[in-house]
Amino acid sequence: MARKPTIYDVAARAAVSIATVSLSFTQPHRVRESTRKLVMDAARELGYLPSASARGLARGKTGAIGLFSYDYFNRAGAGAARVHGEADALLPRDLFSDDANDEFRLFPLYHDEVQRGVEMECRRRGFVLMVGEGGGGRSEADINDIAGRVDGLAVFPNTFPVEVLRRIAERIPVVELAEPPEETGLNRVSVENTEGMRVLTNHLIHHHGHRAITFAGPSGSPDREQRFAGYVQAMAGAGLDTQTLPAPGRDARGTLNSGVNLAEDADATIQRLLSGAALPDALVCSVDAEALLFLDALERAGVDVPGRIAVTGFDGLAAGRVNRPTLTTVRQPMIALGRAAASILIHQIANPGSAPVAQELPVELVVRESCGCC
Amino acid sequence: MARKPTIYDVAARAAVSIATVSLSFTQPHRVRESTRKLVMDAARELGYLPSASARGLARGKTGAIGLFSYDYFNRAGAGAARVHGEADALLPRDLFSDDANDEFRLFPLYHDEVQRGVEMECRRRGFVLMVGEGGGGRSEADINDIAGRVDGLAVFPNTFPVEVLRRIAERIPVVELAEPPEETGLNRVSVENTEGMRVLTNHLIHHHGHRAITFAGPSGSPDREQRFAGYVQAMAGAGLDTQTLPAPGRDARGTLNSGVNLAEDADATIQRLLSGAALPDALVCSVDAEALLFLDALERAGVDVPGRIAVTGFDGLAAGRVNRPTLTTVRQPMIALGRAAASILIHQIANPGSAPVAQELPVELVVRESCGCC
DNA sequence: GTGAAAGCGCTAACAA
DNA sequence: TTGTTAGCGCTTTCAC
Repeated sequence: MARKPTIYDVAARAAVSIATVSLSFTQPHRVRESTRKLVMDAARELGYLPSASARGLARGKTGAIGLFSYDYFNRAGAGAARVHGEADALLPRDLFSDDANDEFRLFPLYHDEVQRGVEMECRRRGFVLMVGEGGGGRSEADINDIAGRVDGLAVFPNTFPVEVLRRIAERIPVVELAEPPEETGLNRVSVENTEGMRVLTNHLIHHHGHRAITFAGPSGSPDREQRFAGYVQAMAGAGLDTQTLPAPGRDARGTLNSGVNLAEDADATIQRLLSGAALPDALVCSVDAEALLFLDALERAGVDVPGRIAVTGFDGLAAGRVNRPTLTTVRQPMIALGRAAASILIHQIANPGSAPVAQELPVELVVRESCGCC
Repeated sequence: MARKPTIYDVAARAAVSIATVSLSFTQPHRVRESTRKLVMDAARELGYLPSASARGLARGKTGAIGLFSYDYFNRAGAGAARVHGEADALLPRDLFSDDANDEFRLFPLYHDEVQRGVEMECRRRGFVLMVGEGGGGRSEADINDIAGRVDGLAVFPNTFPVEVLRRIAERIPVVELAEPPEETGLNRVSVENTEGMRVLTNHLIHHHGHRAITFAGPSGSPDREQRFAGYVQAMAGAGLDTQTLPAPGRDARGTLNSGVNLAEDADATIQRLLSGAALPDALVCSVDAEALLFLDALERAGVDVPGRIAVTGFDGLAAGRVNRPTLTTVRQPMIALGRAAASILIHQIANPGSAPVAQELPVELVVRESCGCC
């Protein structure tokens, strides 16, 4: 690995100026065919790669977009110790510990899908993607580090306070993912959470005739609260009482309770439910991953789904399709969400100063086994 | 969004030199408490973020690591048209088309897990991650673009020919993921594919007494071929004949057949199997995702698993755990794989010129329902 | 403990 | 069509 060849080395070897080398790469048509070939050959022989840093400095933009998400590993309490553990060794006994918490691994799926959408759009538009995670104990420097490297930044909820984002938004466009489309001065993309949950709840009420419908996980994020609102609307519309349950791993206020075993917590909740007066007709969960946990817990408890109780989710994770029973849910266009975010950023990068955008994408009711259909 | 404040603006506001500003950020202890506070306040008031480009240029490194994967979307034929479609509109009717191919969505899980491992390690060691995808029709410029932005590059298989990677490796450390640990001059991390599949096959032979065991998806990637080798070894050891089947969406030579519906293809394969003389005792698949597809196809065909035929996978995807029947598989430490790759890169970035590393991680047999255990 | 000044590798006027 | 040259914003000696 010798010294990295620079534009000067290429220029020297091709016996042209550095400007010509630069042009050959950035605007090939502006340089004569023969000299361009000369340059390209020299570059190839030298193994020249343009330095993105130098390019970025000179151009004033990096050509990269950032995607910042919260640190689900730390937050869920899994692997947190190891993350700050010793530096180098990868001990054999550690190998599977990250993989072990299977229930937990269902959660990142949402992020992955959204990220894929961002990736798709970036690629289509000639940007690269830089990913980072933080929040939950990390300092502002983490997000600033990423912010300093990109031309635009997309941020998942629950990462940093809006003031921090707003400060960044003074320099580069920022879009918040999955936040309600309110006027905060920041770009936002979200999905029709309220509407979706209303439709789902109405399906349970009117198609299945359920009356006692309990909602799990009403708080902890804007998504959850919007969905809860949709549930409340539907119940109110039918003159029914609402009932809530905390989500696995969270307390009644929605705060994540790091360190608890999600499956055990779901078991405990189900036991509490079973020891009550009567099982509700349906359990409406604010996210698929939690619905899947409850489904498992119900199976362990010997409760038939949807026979004795219906269970529904929200998200449309692939896992809900392979689960038995298959999960009735509301599918949100996760990839489209990511693409929309990237698209907004790229637009604003090209048109600085344009007004903040708030986009809300539609959702889709997916009726499967767990509600009693099919 | 005014002009981005630079180090000069901060220096001016704090009435110090730019050197002091720089020091305050990079080596706070080297500057007097009071002046540092002065600087930090000025920076905060101005909303100053150091430019990564300038920093990278001055330091000669970017502090970023790249992860390059192939374009699974294009390859699988899903969404390919849209990727090159019109630029801006995100039409309503398009919203769910990316999400629609659910079977397909099981595949990326492997990537996501590995990426998570890379992320974890990067974060722990103070690097950021840049992701890119390419291969399959993309030009060398794509990977070079990423390579020019990072200090080290991890690459998934089937992306670019080894010559391309080797050229990049002359400038920055490169590690190939999931390639056999042969001597190619490049760093490599992989898992014990052969060993793992041998153990799994032996479990079917000796624990379950199966004799007619068919292997699905023997070729198409080094991983597959190593796993097939393990199967062959176990069968030979027991004096049994081998039998193969193409994987869904692939031809007999393992080449991906873009555009075919994976579920339909699995159905067709199962029908062919059913119309044969006798169903094999077991179907050993080279990856979980395909085992899940076959499981679905078998259910649609009314064939009981594991009653009439056992099915196994390889990878340890979360999806295999929620599937019914749950999937017997070999779990590979995907997160550890990613971490190991990042770890190697970071080590070589700090110690340029160190000899290439070939690391092979152990796997773990996971016995569940689909083989007849439990 | 702080400042002055020389680059880092590239782009983009502007000249030629 | 090609070359000259001035930055881009930061780090890093080397003086002070």
